[in-house]
Amino acid sequence: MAATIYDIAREAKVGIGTVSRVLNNSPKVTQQTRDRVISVASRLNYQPHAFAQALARKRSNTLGAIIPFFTNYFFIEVLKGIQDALLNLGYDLILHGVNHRDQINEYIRKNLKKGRIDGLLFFSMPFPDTFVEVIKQEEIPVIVIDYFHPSFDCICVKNTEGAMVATQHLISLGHTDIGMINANITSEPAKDRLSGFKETLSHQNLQIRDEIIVSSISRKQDGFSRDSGYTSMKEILSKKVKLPTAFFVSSDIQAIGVISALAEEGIRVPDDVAVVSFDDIELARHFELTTMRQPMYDMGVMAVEKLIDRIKNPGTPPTLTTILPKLIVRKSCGARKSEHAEFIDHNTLYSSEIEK
Amino acid sequence: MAATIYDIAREAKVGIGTVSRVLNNSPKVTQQTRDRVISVASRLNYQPHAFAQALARKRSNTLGAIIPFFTNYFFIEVLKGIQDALLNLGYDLILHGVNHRDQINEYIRKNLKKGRIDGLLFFSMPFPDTFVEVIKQEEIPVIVIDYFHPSFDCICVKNTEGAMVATQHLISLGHTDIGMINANITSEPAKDRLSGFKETLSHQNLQIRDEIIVSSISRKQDGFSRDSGYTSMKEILSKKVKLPTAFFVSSDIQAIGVISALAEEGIRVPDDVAVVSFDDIELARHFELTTMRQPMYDMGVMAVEKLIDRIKNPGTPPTLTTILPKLIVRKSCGARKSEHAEFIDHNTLYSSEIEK
DNA sequence: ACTAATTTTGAAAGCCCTTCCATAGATGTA
DNA sequence: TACATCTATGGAAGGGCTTTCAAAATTAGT
Repeated sequence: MAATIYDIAREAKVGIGTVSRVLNNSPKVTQQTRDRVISVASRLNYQPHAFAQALARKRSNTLGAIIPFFTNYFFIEVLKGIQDALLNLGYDLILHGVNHRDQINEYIRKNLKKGRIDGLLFFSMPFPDTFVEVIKQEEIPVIVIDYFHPSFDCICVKNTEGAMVATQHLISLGHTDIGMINANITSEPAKDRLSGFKETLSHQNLQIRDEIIVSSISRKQDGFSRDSGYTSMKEILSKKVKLPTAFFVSSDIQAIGVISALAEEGIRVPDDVAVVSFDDIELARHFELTTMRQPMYDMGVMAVEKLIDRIKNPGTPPTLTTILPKLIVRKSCGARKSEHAEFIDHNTLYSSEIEK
Repeated sequence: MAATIYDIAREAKVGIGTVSRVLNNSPKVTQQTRDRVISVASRLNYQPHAFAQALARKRSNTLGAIIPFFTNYFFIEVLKGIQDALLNLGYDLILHGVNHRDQINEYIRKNLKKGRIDGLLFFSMPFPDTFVEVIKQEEIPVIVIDYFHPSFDCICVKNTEGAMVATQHLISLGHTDIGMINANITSEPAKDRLSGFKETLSHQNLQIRDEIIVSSISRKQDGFSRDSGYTSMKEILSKKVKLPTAFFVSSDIQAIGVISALAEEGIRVPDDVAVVSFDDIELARHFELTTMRQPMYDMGVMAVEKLIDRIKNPGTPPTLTTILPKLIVRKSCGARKSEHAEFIDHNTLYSSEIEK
């Protein structure tokens, strides 16, 4: 039914090789022949058969992405960036949303063999070591985003440093008693944010009160959710311990839950408790959250660019791109009361920068 | 590098046909041969080449999805449903996120030819009539979700009826002066929700005040966004007209913007103004929004199931599955003050039902 | 005008599978 | 034992493309 190059060749009275060359913009075709082929092709409404091309070319113009789906808002933004970047490049994206960690292996295995996908984007999860060897053998380009792995190109957010900036910001506002609401500690970003938080406190000789530091413990989810924030805060409240004057929360969406739990006890943010969180999702603006912005959309774009780059230049040693999240000061930290949110770049440390 | 069936055949001392049969679970192979082939295959770490399979089988075990990406929250949920449904079926998903309407045609054209994808999920946008003929000729199964097209299987939310239920709910709470904040009127759901709203008012002999009915007018976006809700409400407030006692808002995310705009003028929800919206995204619970729930996740699952069904049974006439959204009563409508949200099924009309 | 160098062209080979068809082998029947 | 019937198996064909290679056509050179 669908037209093939053979149909075009017949109608245009040329060989299939010539048709192929025209369609692939090979220079060695006369303008005359080219025009004839093109006109026949468009008359027949020809579309190349992607799979046949992939088979013959040994590459598919398709990228794979393995993304944890359970962490909504962050990935949507990243995905947008990926999509936009891909659009201009003519690559397709096969999306593998991971709900349970067990699925990772299966997806990787699926994507493994050369020719199937030209490259893999791997997000926010520990890359299974079992596959590192095979990936290298098969020479499949991989970019790991939001996680570090020494064997691959990585795009990492400086979570520890981000947490430090956030905590330091609270301290500089005069807070000396600060708690933290964290996501699931099995997640690397959560781990790093916690350590950045603690380190800053000890560095400033402030007390670390474990009873006001709570990590999510859900097994199925990574804890970057409103419910997780809400529950964690409730847990602290139920302990009846002395509340700190400020909380560092490991994500905006959790902060929304935290604020909600506090509100139910009549505790206002920022009047009674200051809050600084992480991510800067769209809603953060609405909630006037002071937060550490991760350039999510840009990370998506960057990931694609890096992957394409890696596809074109295999063999060079893996690179690490780190992104320092940027402090966005709004009202939840109590630093400003004005209606409209603004950035305050206290100094260079606070500004986002990309290191190669 | 990667092992092929020829490698397996050689090592197992059988023909390629037999290898293929084993791998495809054809019954006509001795257990003995089967075991031998399987053991060699797993020793060589064999993975079938998806594209070669697709080429030979004339189907790809891949589905395409064309989704407007600009409308976040709704589609994330739907996507989750799709992913989960797909996982068990062994299909891959190629995702095409549409940012501008112009991209639709390109994506469809890409997906068009038989063999490339086994079926197409098309979301929430008018299906371009230019392609209807070709799709039929090529016999590509298509499911249209959240939009109606007579030529394809459709899964539609009863927007008009949903709006009626929402409006009726406000009326039954005693409101007689009701406004509406709508998304972009170029979107079909927005159109339908508006007409359901108006119809209910006239049916109840209530006044329709055009100055308190605002639709988003952004050209680039569909208006289902927080900003859109915020701006629309601001617009009404700036007109200095008499505010109604209640608003029907065409989506939760807009409602959040609406509430925000109202709050800036010291107008409280639901105390001063009642709000009922549409969707029931995750955040609706947090905001205590009374809303018309669309079973987004289920719609994703359903879409996949319907598509698979259509792939297996081509030729049968297109079906229409309609979903009546369900009223979820929380606090924003002023009907209840309690802490915890609950459903109230006033009567059967209010409950979600699926008609075939 | 005739040969050499160059460019353009046609068609075969190959990518990795599935499927069909013919053959070899096994089983059953008289 | 001989013959028909079935079943398991090997391998060719085919799917639609790219790419290579050799042949044909063109251009240049003398």
